[in-house]
Amino acid sequence: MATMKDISRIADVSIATVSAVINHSAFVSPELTERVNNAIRELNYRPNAVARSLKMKSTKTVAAIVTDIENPYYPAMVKGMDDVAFANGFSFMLCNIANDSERFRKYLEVMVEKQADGLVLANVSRDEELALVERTGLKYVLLNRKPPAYDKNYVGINNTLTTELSVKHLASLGYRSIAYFAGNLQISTARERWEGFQSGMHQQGLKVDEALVFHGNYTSQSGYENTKKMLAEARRMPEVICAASDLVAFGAIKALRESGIRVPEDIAVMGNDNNPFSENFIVPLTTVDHPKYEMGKLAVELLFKEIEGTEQKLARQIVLPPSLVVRESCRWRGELYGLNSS
Amino acid sequence: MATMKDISRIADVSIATVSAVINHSAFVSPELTERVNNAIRELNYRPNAVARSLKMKSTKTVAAIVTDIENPYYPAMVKGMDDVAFANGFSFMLCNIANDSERFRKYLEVMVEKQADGLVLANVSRDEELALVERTGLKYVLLNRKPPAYDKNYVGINNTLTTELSVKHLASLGYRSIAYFAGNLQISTARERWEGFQSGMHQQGLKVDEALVFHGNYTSQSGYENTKKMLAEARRMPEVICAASDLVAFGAIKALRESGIRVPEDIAVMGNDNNPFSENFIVPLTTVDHPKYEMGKLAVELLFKEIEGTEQKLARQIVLPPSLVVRESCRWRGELYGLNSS
DNA sequence: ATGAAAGCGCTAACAG
DNA sequence: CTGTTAGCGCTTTCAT
Repeated sequence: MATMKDISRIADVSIATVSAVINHSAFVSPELTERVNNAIRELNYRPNAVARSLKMKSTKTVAAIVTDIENPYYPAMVKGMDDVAFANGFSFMLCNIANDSERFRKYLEVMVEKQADGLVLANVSRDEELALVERTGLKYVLLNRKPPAYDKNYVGINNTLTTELSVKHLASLGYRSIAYFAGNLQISTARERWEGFQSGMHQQGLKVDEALVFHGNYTSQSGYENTKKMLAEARRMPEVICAASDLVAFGAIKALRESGIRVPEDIAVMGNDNNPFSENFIVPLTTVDHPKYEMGKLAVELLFKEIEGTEQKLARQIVLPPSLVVRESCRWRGELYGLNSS
Repeated sequence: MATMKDISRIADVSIATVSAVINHSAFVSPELTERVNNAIRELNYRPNAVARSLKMKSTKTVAAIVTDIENPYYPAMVKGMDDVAFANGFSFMLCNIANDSERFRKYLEVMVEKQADGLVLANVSRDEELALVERTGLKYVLLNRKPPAYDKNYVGINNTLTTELSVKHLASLGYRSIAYFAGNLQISTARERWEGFQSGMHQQGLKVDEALVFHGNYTSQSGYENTKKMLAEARRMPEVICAASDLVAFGAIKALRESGIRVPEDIAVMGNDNNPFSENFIVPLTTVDHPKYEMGKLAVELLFKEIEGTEQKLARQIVLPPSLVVRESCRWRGELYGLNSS
């Protein structure tokens, strides 16, 4: 690889002049500029960003830490992040921790060694995780998840509202007996959705039936298994299952259908997050949309403000609103009013 | 950030000694080792990988260039790549070109400036693209797509076989009138699948009906539109649509159902690639599985061999086999034998 | 066994 | 306007 020294030799100018024409950092006479550019072309020269980074103390690189890129929730977010990183001349490192906390620590370490300019973390729900992040000394913003009392840079959606919205919609369709399939409550979004479900029920004057709440995680397998469990153990069946995520809803619908139970005729199902396939699922899923691409985009934009440090030192939290998406897995059942209500 | 110099000062040893204990690159007496390690702990020191990279001429970083991370074909591949990169102590940069050829050029440029140790390219189908890659001088391996006569490092699957397998399966179910919805023939995989369809038809003694082949791309929109077109224009309807990708099949099924045509009863549909949602699509899709995770994994493994240069200079091509996945979108129709055949 | 010093490729004073 | 030079933080001879 050619270096600036090579260029300066070929163009017969000083190395500082080469730097100046490349970075437009100082005025250089047309003649010299020309000679330098010719040499650059001749040698197919490209500046070495590693050397520049060392000097500048900035790598023009941001990293995203994500739990599982195979989860359909993330690709849109990642795209949003990469798009704005690219638009700002930054490179984008992807760290897929695959639900391995050891790997998370390791990635943090690598990112400080590699001198990433900033981090977007889509996996921190607990204070211990946050402490690890703080310890790196890197700039960062939290995406989607966050520890309970966290009040610094964050972008996410109003998860509490997602389930409140869901319950409200279900109530408006005439459903009264609503089961809830929760996510892993270690995860902040799962906690918030669960709280939203409860407050939503309360707002609608409905009672949450403990026998109809099932704990699990965001996977379709969890939805599947909890449905099987419900079918086997519950004394009374709900009119509708409100799932913590679309994947959970998928699993639930699958299990229901295997048992010959029709959706939504016998039991309806409501999702949460509007995964790209919900629209075309076996039964198109009524759910709540999360602006995933936007979230990723805003997270990196916020990170850049943080990096530039130009922004007021006040930390910013951006909480986007969810929106209801009505499809076919839940249907008007006004005609059954009063039938199943105690 | 603390540097080696700081450590050497605190530990009262030379900077070379610090380097030696950190890299275990030379014997250092227990006493000094101890002092150095204490200083490291005390200052929470982490080596600066940028400086090291400059000296070592290796960044321990690989990059993947991908057309569209939102396409469900890629997340599994990306995961495979990241997993082996991580396992080998490399960082992983993701470059999502979003079908923008200008962005592709730009990413290549950035990667040479950033001194990536290697590239995995999941988007090159044409010689002109390959030429751009070659010009970077970086080590690379092609993934999934490749230019016609390319014979160097590559990992992909036997695309021709995917459609031959499909046709064979369809023929065995009694289908004789088969429509083909092709991908963008600029893309190598689309070309190969299309060739496989033709040879498959030939092998089964079937004739490809030009009026029933539609050109498009790998998106569900393409499948949707071509189906509408077929429904509007084709003189005779096929018994089954063989789609170039699962997304295309999704679009086709959607259009068919909108027109009140039942799948598979009236017209069957066959996919290609086994996208994660095919199993639970409105009608579970019969398709051909591609080992995506494995492909990504092998690509980076091959890249590492290339980087180490230890491998024989013979370029290696790894072509994985596809496998049939029978679900519900195509069904035995022996009873109709001879009915629609000319 | 340990340290001094050169240099990776670049930027940015500072001189002239 | 252009060139000289001193580092950025690290690795690695080469002495001692």
